[in-house]
Amino acid sequence: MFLGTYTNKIDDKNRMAVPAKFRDQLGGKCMLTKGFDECLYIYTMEDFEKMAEKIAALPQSDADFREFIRDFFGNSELCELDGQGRIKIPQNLREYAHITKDLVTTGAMNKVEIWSAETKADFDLAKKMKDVRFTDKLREFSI
Amino acid sequence: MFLGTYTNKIDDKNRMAVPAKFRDQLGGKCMLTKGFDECLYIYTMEDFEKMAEKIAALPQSDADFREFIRDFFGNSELCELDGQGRIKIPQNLREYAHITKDLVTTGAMNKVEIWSAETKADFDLAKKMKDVRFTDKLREFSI
DNA sequence: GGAAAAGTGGGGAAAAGTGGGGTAAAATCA
DNA sequence: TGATTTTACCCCACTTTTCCCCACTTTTCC
Repeated sequence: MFLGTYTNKIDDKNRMAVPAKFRDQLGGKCMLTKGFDECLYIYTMEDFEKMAEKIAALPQSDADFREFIRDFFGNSELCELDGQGRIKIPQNLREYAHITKDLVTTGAMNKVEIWSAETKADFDLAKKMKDVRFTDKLREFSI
Repeated sequence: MFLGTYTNKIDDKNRMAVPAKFRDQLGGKCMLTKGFDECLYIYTMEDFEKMAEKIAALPQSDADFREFIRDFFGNSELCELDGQGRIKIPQNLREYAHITKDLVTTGAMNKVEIWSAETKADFDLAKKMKDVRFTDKLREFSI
């Protein structure tokens, strides 16, 4: 289970250090994909394959699905962690997530989300505006 | 069952001593999460996992659920107690709960609440103002 | 009052994060 | 095809953070 929030930077060689807490679960490599909400997802190999199977099984007869499938696989990348536990983020994914320098990395159960710090800040601000709905939701699942 | 109220401090290394009365029930580690009302919750591993399972089952296709999942897991942390029975409180959670120095820790049945002393004092003051209405509410629940 | 437990503070080694050099591989272009 | 530039990747080095351990103070309880 991926948990917690971390801040980190991408360097001039487009490398990002995967938070140490996440590395053991990934085991030296991971799948980097385009996420919803203008962020990137890191999946374990195993979870990516599960996801990929589900997506590949969508009906090809539907144009929307065809586009989604194309988009998903076209923006997925197998990343191997280097000696320092870093991955390289390719250009197409950097552009999608508006990644330039400062990042926020956050665990979200079965995946890790990578955000541009600015994008995340904007997103959080927007969330604040509708917090009432959100806390209602939390109440449903609280023990 | 977690009971009682304790005062304690967070040190320069962002460590807080878990009240000794709570340690046995936690068994060396606990889950620290964002709570309601600008405080933090400590859950036992077991209770947290129950919640996590429910939340993880929510559909990712719903934007509100994605936000909720991100907020919940991104603001949860597995904390291991050190030799002195302390846990480290990460930055994101300290900020959320306005934690700087003085804390109030209070047992709340199946969870422990951690408050900034100032926030708790403000909250208690506010509660005083509406205490009459509050007991009216309780009446609905036969308390 | 005294011993044990709890709470608090801090030193120091180890780990994590970050930056950059150098070489090999790949891509580009004439 | 060969020369040049760009990119990738393996290291090394430095800084910052984390965490384990020890020590002292305060509180609790007999």
